[in-house]
Amino acid sequence: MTRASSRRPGPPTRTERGIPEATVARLPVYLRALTALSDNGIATASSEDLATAAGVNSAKLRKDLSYLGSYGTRGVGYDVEYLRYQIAREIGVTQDWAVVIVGIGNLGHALANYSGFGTRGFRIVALLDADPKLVGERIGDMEVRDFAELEDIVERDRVSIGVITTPAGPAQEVCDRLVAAGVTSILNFAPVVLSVPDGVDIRKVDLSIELQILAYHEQRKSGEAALPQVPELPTMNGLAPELPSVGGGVGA
Amino acid sequence: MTRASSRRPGPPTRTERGIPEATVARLPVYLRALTALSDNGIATASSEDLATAAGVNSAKLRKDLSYLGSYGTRGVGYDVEYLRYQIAREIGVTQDWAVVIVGIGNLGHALANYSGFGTRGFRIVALLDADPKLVGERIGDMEVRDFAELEDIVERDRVSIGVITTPAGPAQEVCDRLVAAGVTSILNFAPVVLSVPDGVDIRKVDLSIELQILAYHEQRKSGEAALPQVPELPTMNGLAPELPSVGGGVGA
DNA sequence: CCGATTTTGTTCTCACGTTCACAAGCTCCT
DNA sequence: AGGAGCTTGTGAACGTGAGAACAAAATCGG
Repeated sequence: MTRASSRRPGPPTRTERGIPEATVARLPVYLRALTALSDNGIATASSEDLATAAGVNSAKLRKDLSYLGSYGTRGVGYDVEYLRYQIAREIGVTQDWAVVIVGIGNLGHALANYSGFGTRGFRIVALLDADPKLVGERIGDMEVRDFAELEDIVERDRVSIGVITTPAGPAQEVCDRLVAAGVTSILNFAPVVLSVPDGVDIRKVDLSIELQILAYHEQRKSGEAALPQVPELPTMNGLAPELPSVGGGVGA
Repeated sequence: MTRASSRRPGPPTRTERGIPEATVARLPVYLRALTALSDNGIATASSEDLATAAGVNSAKLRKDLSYLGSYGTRGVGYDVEYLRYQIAREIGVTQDWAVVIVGIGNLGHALANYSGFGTRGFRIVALLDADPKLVGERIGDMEVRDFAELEDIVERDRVSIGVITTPAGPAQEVCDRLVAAGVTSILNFAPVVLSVPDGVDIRKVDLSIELQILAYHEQRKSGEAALPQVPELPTMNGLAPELPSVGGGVGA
């Protein structure tokens, strides 16, 4: 997304180990589908089977896999275990990534407890919060530590991924501290746009945005012709005699 | 995403009230940026200002806004309140949407407490869980109710949006019940691909997928030339002498 | 009133992503 | 061995999205 890219504009040089971003975003889905098939004792699957399990169409799946190499067998399909390992390796979840979670409110709590998080490949090494009242609390087998310890922890445990679950207010500051400490990938749950220097990847998960996108489509469905018909305010300046107050969701 | 679309393939008919999906996904971001500007007492903003606040470039922002109509003033910029209202109306958050949350585990708890959820426009009308041990528990000013009451609640409160925060296992069944009850938009936090009939929109939020995408880029950065170099397993069948076990994250 | 300045709305071009369609390649049966 | 039947991998067509660039419209100063 916010990949700091130095993409060569010129020729159709596609060979440079470049997997399209859209494909990267689907690889984890394929990985999960393969794991499910494997758990069901299925050893071989066609692109059609896999595509169904992953919720995409088979042409797209085949093209996606073709970026990784030629791991299938024509006339047969894909060996589930083999492909699973290749995708896992490509994504990088064959090694362990150390993760810190900053901001142990409701959401931070939930993530700390979330076992599915412990999908092998990721290891939560610290839960941090600046609030002294929270520091020391035990969650599962971990203890909340002071945010001030961030730098030590990042260095000692080679942390490369940070998860921000603070309110919107402190999020940018937390982000800056993470980056300064050496974290180069950030997953942000706070409802703000964070700015980071080149070389740092950032992804955002935003509940209220997702809901609003659903609302948009929902409105289309129910309304269709019955849209509340533009209350077309005549002039632009000095408008708003009782504009319904509508928050954008910045509130922490 | 999984929009059941009856898009006319033929001519360049663009006028049919069709806002590109990519634009729809950004409107909530603009809405939030406008709200922030408004809270800071800023009455007018140029596309440049807005773009900065929203984390996009100004050309894209202007093009996005142009799909809604001509709400700016050349040489001046946009009236913050006016534009905010227009976007809110377009998205549909000027009206109230009733929401149910199904699955009151860690994440469900967190969402139930999440005040930023109460971004005007969305109203949680029920917290549901099938576990009798949870039913009756109070969370904030709400009480967890039995999943069996779903149909009644959906009908009585005109619920159109459902949030699934169950483990992967029961998610599809919960989804089917929601759809059968009349819910036409679903936000899914369970790590599975849900299938829904045409006409139902579904969006997915998946922590472990986001982490894996970050891991992929992270691997590129640190490794670059030092990639663990393909352990190219010689044949395909009968491979796997000790393949590192790598979960895809289906585990509930 | 006119020209300079600002900023929008839009057009054009290019890059990216998706889907189709089919040749290449593998297995199995006769 | 040879042909029938599948299924992959990919080339080509199509559609969507992004960004540069500019004409059109508004304000402001003289």
